[in-house]
Amino acid sequence: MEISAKYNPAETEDKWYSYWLEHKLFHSEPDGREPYSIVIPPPNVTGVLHMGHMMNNTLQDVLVRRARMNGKNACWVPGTDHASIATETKVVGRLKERGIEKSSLTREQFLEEAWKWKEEHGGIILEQLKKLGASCDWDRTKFTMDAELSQSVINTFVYFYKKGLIYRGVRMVNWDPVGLTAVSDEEVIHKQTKSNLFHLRYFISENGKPSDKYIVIATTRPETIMADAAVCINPEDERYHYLKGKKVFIPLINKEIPIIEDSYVAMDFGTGCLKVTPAHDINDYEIGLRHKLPVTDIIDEHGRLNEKALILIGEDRFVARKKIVKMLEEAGHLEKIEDYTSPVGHSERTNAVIEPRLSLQWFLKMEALATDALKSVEEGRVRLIPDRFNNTYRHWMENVRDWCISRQLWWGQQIPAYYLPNGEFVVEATFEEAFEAAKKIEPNIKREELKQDEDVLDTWFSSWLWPISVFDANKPGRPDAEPNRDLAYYFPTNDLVTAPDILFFWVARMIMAANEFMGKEPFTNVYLTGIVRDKQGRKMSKQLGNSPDPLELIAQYGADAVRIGMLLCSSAGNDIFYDESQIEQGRNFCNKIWNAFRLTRGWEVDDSANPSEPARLAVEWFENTLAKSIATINDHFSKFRISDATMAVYKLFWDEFCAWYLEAVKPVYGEKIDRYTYDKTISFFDSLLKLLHPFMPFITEELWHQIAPREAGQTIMGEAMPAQKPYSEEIIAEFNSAAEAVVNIRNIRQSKNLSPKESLVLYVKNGESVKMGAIISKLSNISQICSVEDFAQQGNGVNFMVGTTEFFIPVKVNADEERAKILAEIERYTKFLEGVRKKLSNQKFVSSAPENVVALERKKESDATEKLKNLNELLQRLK
RNA sequence: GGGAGCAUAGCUCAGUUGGUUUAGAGCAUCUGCCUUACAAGCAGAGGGUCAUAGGUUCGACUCCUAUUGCUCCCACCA
Repeated sequence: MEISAKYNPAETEDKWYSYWLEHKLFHSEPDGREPYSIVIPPPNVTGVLHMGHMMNNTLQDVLVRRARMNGKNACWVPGTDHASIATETKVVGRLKERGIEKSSLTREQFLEEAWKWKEEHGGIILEQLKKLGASCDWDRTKFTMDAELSQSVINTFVYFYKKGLIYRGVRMVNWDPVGLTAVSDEEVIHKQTKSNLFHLRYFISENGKPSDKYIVIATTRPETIMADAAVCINPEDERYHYLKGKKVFIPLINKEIPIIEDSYVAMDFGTGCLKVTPAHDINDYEIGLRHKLPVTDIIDEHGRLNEKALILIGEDRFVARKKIVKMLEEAGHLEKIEDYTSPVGHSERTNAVIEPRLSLQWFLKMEALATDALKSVEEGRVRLIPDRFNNTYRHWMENVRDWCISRQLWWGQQIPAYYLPNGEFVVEATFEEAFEAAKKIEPNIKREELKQDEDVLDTWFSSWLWPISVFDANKPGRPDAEPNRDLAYYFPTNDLVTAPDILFFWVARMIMAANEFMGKEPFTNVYLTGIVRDKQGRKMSKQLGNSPDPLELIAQYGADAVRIGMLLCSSAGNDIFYDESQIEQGRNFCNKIWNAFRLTRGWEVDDSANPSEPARLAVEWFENTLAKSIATINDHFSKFRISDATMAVYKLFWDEFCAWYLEAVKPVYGEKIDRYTYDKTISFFDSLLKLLHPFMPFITEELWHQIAPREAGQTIMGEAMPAQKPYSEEIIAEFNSAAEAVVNIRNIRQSKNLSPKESLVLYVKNGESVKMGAIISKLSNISQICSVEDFAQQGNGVNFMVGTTEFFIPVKVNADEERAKILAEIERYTKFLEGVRKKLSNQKFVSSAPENVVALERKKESDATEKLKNLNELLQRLK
């Protein structure tokens, strides 16, 4: 049967994925084997696969498949994250398209819509992962808002509250006026933004009335002047000593405010006078606390001025800014406007400019948790790869602030705090328990009088439990509970593969939660991948439209090709510059494997024939080189050098196996292959497919089934990875010398226009042994290798050396050209020898360098001397 | 403003406690080949003052200092 010269992934991928699922090959249950577990970084439930996911999940799949073949009970737990703010924003948007405002719905109605959206779109991303070949245990798929996982979040909240680590307080938070929620410090992105520095005149009060004297303050936010509580100067600032104890008037609204002194004010910035607006700036808020200033909040949740602003009521903050500048100018309060660029906080999710806003929020005290989590890394129980992230990690852990865990959203776990009519509250896991607790405070309370907090918890407050809750949702919040069978077996997980930008959001917090509830770290190795960027170095993003659709790539090139393409260019922690040519390379590699198979498949076996000499030698060599490569690959994996491991397998297959081995054992056209060589070749192919399988699961499964008969239900996944074996460096070196001779001969053929079909005689100096001559003969079409006393008798020809062995091919040459070449060689070696001799004549070098280094230099000296001698003889002959 | 990291071939990167003949790989490039597994291929070749300047050392791509350029993280100078 004719097989296509091109590998067609579409024909195999779905077939094998179904096969794996059908035979439940990804499913894991605790047993007597050593466990190997990974929890997936749960993607946003309504998200779609992007290149970063491809990278990330390919790496995880490589690790999991390899562990499985290494005899571990491998379990990769998939799942999705409810991503409260992102999902809620999407749902709100979808409702808006249908003309429905969120505010017109009750909480229950909204959640119903959200769940509908989740059912429709949730899990698309998991289906996409299947296309990639991800060997997740789908029976264990979890969602951070599954009932039992939500319960574990609530239990955790109650636990920390009762432990005194969760508190409620008025704080200046980062308010997202579009998402209408507080966001954590980590969710604020500071961008350099062009704005203006407005210099405003505040008239000084005399007897309670504005005088004609004024001071100038500089501000970027003139729309907040109505909320000013004071003007502040540095007590050291002699320019303003005359202002001490005086008062000034806020322009436009003519409100009298005091001048206060605080060393926070920089004398050399702006005018040295700072307007203090406690409600709308975090620093001003702190100054306000120190000086007991009143707080006037003039901006509402949408970022509009409220009635307390007295003017421009209802205007958006940015519109108000333009208008008030005009009003100030008209009223003679505007001194000047300067261009100014400063960092402005933007919401990571909605990109709205963050408004510092005072509000009542829930916080988790972080200090103790962070101290322990820092130890986990510093004492080596968690290893970050690459380890340079240790510094970043430490910095964050040492400067951690309390975590604002409440969000003014509906999509998420509702905070289990229940308010009594008198304003007191109780925190309990269920309404019933809360009601009982409330009765102890207010014995006559009615059920309907007890109101649950409206807010939900930050998404990370559920995802930090992930490595525990996916196995046993009862455990978080209950450090004393017995872990169930799964948790006891799979926890702690082994490796975590994630992006460095969530090292703090997620990784650090998972360590904290696990330390608290499990008494140990949730994983041993954290492999931090790079961020996938386009060729111009831009982050892949939907907005830029520079992210290719991974599914289209898979359709076009095949999943194996995409995986290889990603792996080849991924070194840990370094950004990945995506280029489609990498995937083409992956596709070409699939094709190469496919064609190697086609070759072996076409062979007819002769059971009575003996192996040819080159075949025998090639088998012997490949056995050794395979063993050596396995050792190299294992070493790369132990250091998480996944791209190096990929490259090692790639070269082993393409260069060693195809370019050298198969060429050496290939029978002459029309002839059969002997049984021994054939069986060996198939067994090598089998080993190679196993080594390749973690990287390219589909083509390897397909070919593994084709190279030998298999029984139903059999899979390459269930096979043991080829084991590391001792190997002979000597045999490898001998083959390499033969290969070097082959390259030289091919080179001579090309430069002298000799057809590869024309066989040649190869001469070697008497007394020099040629190892693996049969390989040389076969691969460079040499009819005979002759030992001779002197090449001069053979007439014209070209010399070459492998090591110090001299070879000669008789061929017509241009004597001048040859001489020039030889002279160049002589010059090169002479210089080299000079350098070596200089080194060796240096007493200090000889006495202080280690013995082997000196010995090496002496060997260099003698080898180069020998080469020069040969070259000079050759030159003589040409004269 | 503080911190971290990077700088090696046209591109993407290795270079594992300073010594392994003349610094490696993949891709790309160039040359010759449609050689019955594969042109998505085969066979060859070229290409680097290891960012710059000093220093330590018998010896530096590797260690130190400074400079330049880039990246990321953190941060309250209005």
